[in-house]
Amino acid sequence: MERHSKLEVELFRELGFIRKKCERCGSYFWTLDPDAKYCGGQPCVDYAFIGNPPSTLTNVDRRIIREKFLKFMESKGHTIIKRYPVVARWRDDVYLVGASIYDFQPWVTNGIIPPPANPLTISQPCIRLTDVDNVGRSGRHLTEFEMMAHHAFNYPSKGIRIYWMDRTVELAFYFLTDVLGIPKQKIFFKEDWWSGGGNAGECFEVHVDGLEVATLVFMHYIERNGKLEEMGNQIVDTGYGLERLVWLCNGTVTVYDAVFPNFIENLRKIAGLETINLDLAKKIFSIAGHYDAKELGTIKYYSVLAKALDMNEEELIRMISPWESIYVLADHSRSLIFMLGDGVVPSNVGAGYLARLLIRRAYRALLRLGIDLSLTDVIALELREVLNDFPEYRDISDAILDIIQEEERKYKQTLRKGRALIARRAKRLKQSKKDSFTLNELIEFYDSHGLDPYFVKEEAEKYGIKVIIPEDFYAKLAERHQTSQPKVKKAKIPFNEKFLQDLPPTRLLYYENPKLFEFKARVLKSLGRYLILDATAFYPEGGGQPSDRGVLITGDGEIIKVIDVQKVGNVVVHVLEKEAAISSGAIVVGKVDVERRLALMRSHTATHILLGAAKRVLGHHVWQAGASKGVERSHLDITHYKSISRDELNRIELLANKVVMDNRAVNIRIMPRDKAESKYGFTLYQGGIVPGRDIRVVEIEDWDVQACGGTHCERTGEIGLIKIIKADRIQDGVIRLEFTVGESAIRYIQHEEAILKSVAETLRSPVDKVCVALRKLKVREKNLRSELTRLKKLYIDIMSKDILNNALKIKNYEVLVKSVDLSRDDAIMLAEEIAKKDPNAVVVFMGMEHENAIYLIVRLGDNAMKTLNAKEIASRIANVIGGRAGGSRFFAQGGGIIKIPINEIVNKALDVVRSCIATT
RNA sequence: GGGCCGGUAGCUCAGCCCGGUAGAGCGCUCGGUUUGCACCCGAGAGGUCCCGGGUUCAAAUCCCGGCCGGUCCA
Repeated sequence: MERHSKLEVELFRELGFIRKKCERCGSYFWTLDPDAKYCGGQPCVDYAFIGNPPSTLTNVDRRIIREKFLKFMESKGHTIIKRYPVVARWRDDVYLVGASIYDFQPWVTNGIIPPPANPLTISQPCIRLTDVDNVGRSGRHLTEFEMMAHHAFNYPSKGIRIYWMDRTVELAFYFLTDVLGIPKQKIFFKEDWWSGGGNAGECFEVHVDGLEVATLVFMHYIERNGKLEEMGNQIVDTGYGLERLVWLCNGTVTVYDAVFPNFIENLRKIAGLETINLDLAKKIFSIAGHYDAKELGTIKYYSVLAKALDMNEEELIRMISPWESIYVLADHSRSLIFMLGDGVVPSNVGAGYLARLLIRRAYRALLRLGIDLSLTDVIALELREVLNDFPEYRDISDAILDIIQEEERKYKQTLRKGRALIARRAKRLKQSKKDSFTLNELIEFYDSHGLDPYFVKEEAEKYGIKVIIPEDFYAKLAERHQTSQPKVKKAKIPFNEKFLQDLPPTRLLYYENPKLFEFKARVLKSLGRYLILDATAFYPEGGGQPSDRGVLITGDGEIIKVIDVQKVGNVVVHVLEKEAAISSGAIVVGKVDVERRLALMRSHTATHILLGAAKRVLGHHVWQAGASKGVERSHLDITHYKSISRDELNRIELLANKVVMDNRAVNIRIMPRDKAESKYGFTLYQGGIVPGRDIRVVEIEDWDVQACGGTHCERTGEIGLIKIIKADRIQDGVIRLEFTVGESAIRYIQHEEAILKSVAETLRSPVDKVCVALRKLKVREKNLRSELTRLKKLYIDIMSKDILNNALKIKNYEVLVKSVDLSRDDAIMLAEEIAKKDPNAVVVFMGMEHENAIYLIVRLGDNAMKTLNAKEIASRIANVIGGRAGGSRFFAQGGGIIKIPINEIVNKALDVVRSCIATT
């Protein structure tokens, strides 16, 4: 591996760049400055541009720099490409786009599909949460940024060579000098090595005045088992930090001041803050930039910073904390607008959780700032700015704000509950004479209740409870989380690759004619229950649509059932009911189960229609989050941020059925991926990733367009009927619509109707009056119950008097030992009443618990309990009958398995009572 | 996808560890006090202890399974 071989390009020779070794970090770098000692990047050198920007352009914003960059690259032969969403729906390895190259991974970078243009240039909004703790503190970290790039994809094996290192460095250099007017002496190229996502290559980091403004990566290796292999393709992967360039040109203290000037000024005024003291701010951030708040932890971060600045820590916090909050709000607001705008719905799982995390961080920043605005208001402020450059978010603006409002409400609820919980726990602590929460409790508060330790500390102190937050709190927390192992997906067909080797792709007759249900085909290979044909009309499982079933008829007329069909690569494998030795080359006839397939086609087309209806009723934030089509029942999971109302559900159902009634055409076309994407946008990818150069586009006329490999009806009318059965919230932010179509839908409705009719008959009420009848019945039942209770009390009153009259007087005690024909609960009530009436009562009741068990109750009156012990009496009786008992001094109960007649037990119980009384 | 926490009166929750008569505060109804309201005093109504199974003489409580909600992490 030749990692640090010298990287020299034409431009360096032409202009006389010198290669030097940094005296601090030891990296090699190229510069025009003969006196340069250091590589030109932090931490080896300090920022030199703050208050003194090197560019001839000043007062620039994102739009100006973005346009200048794209126009410059266009003038140098690049095609400008529209940005991709920040949600990486075309990939299953990441949630969010973290770099411009993500747009082209994996199919363009590995050469399977051509890039949309070559070379191309783009400004791609990216989200990275890795440094979220440093946002607002370091002065340079952002969670959302635009990566401007020019990419060239060289595929030497196909004879495609665009440009490589020489041209790349030249483009970077002349953009910085000719377009931004940066003096050439200030530009440093540091040699480095880049690797990620299984690829690697040499790179240049481009530094100006201490700030890294671009990285030029030359990707041409594949990392496999720790070794580097040439991948054949050579990909120029550049990244220019738009925000960094805006910062550089403006020379403000932080990047935030450069890119969010209006937002920051607005919030500053609302918070009533003085404008920041520039000299001090410069000092603070030039030092803060060196520290990593994430690694230090918040507490230590401030004390280290205060020491370095020679300032009082509290004063420092008081001064910079509001600014931190404003910066965090600026950054997080923008991130959230992009995430929500591109279809993330907050959730407890997946990308949605990342959005919730940001919302909660932003809300806490807002609380610290202590201004009278809701988070929704704050996001609305930033949204105004974003809309100038990204007008495509106009349609979804209301949904974004609505989502934020809903999340804000939820978080407030969490905090409100948290406060109450902390108060209760604090009181309990005080009762047990303790005065601080343990680490375990802090972890529980955070992990189980979403309360960060600083919040707990603040709340607990109101009750005089101390909270000590360990510096490594989050590390300790991480220790407790077990690392979970991702499940490995099992292949449905346990084939080794050899079996399928050298087989040509199966001809897919179901695409050529979706209503071809009988066909002839030649057997290519047969192994046990697995059979491969040269062509098939059997649809293999895929895209949430189960496989077809049916039969194969051999030349001998043998009929073999097909129980499953799977696609492995480009080959369709039929799974037969039993092993069948069919020789290669034989001709068989395949018959697809028509009813089943038609039902699945209806379900599949209905899924697309429902999604379109849900979007129209609920809003543009709705995406498909999964789907499964069945013969009887199907479901469609959609993203939505609150529970769905009955009315909304009805509207979706009605709208969907109107589309069915319209009998719209379902058009299916194979299109080049890039053409389809630019025509229909990324809403194509509802069902997730669809690999390949060409994609199959299923369009329901003026309603819905998706990339989809399933079989569909030719017209929507074939569906007949779509009936939504229920809507379940399967996780936060995802709602599952269960539905049934066609014949099954009719049967479902008939079934429901039958149930209703039978209920009506049972109630002896007309169908439309069942609710009234039922309500009446419930009222009557309730009245009867209270009547029963009243009568019971009356009965107990009478019984108690009667029983007391027959009491056995021993010493001062009124002894009542009886077997009763009452339930345990009623016997207790009766005993209770007797004890109330006569303080000298000693009540012992026995009754049948169930078939062979008896219960036992001992209740003492107020006087009797002074000298006798109910628990003791009960225990001794229980002992006699071989059971156990427990309770208090005046009330005890127990029981056992019956072994002797109950009369004898009563006699023995009386003996026990006598002997207990004897000892008093 | 995994971990943790929770589900008891209309609401907020206690009781669960250690099985033995289901509780508190607020709200509600009635009565008293008051010019009236709030407060206050007294009385009362209100429960599928989430569901199912198991252990036990006995389960809100212990065990297993499920459903629902919350939360943290990938």
